[in-house]
Amino acid sequence: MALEAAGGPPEETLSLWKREQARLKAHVVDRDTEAWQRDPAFSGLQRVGGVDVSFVKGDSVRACASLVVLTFPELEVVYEESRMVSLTAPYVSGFLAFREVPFLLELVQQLREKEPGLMPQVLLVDGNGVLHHRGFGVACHLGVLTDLPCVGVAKKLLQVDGLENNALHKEKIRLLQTRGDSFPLLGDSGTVLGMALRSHDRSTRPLYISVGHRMSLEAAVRLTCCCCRFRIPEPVRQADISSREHIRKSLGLPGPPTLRSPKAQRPVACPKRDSGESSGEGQPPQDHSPGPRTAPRPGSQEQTGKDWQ
DNA sequence: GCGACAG
DNA sequence: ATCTTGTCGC
Repeated sequence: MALEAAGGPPEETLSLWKREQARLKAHVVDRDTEAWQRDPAFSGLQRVGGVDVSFVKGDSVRACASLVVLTFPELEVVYEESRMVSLTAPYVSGFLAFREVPFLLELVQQLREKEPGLMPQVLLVDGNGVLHHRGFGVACHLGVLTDLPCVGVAKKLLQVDGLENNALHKEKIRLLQTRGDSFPLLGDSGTVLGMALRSHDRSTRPLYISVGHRMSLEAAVRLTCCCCRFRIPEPVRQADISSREHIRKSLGLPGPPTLRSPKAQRPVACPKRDSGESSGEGQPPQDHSPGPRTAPRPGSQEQTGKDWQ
């Protein structure tokens, strides 16, 4: 009995959640509050954090929450914490935070206690910020509760406020030619909710960046781009890898022996300035260097031209 | 009834 | 979110 899984949470719960979102939304700061955010090279920024929650396959309760901290601009992992958790809230579009934030918050607080010196100056969050049904996505939620600058990094367009992944939208995506190209996501309400960003030269599918907390959209987009060795920004990608690996181990699965040492790779060159929009800007060919980098393992998540998922 | 649906 | 190897392209 009592399997509310079929119909999701009762209206009463959703109503409470909406009220909570509205209450916290008043605390969101959607502009730059730190000096480094306005610096063309982000000088002053030394640590970028990433969070993610991975799930156990056949289980709707067990999951693993991870927080990682990377140096900037090197993007080397200097902190990693993963924790198995028992999910309480179900996933409901528009209420992702109530499912994941409690655990992410715990991870941040644990870091604050045990390694305050490693506290990230900004968090990249898997999901949306103000690009949300009620303007308060998971990145805003975590940002307000931790009071850390946060950026929403979504892999799919959340179709709200008139935004649609239609032919016109796809056409705009097609015009994003190189890393750093982007276009604004203007909602019917007349507000720019976020930006579609081509984060990597070899990835067609854009990222949907939106303000989480204490950072302007412009800085958020610029920073995200500076964190991308692949399509998914390293902080989020590393958090994802960590949480999945943690799950494997906790399940006693036959994980790959110890095949992990990507060698420090050079940080991605940040698009200088003028990452305004469109493409076609004078971007001289830069592919002359024979990148001796470790072969980008195809099994990752980038360059997999599956646009239908 | 049909479509949409961050993670 | 999760299931998954190979495979096509630069």
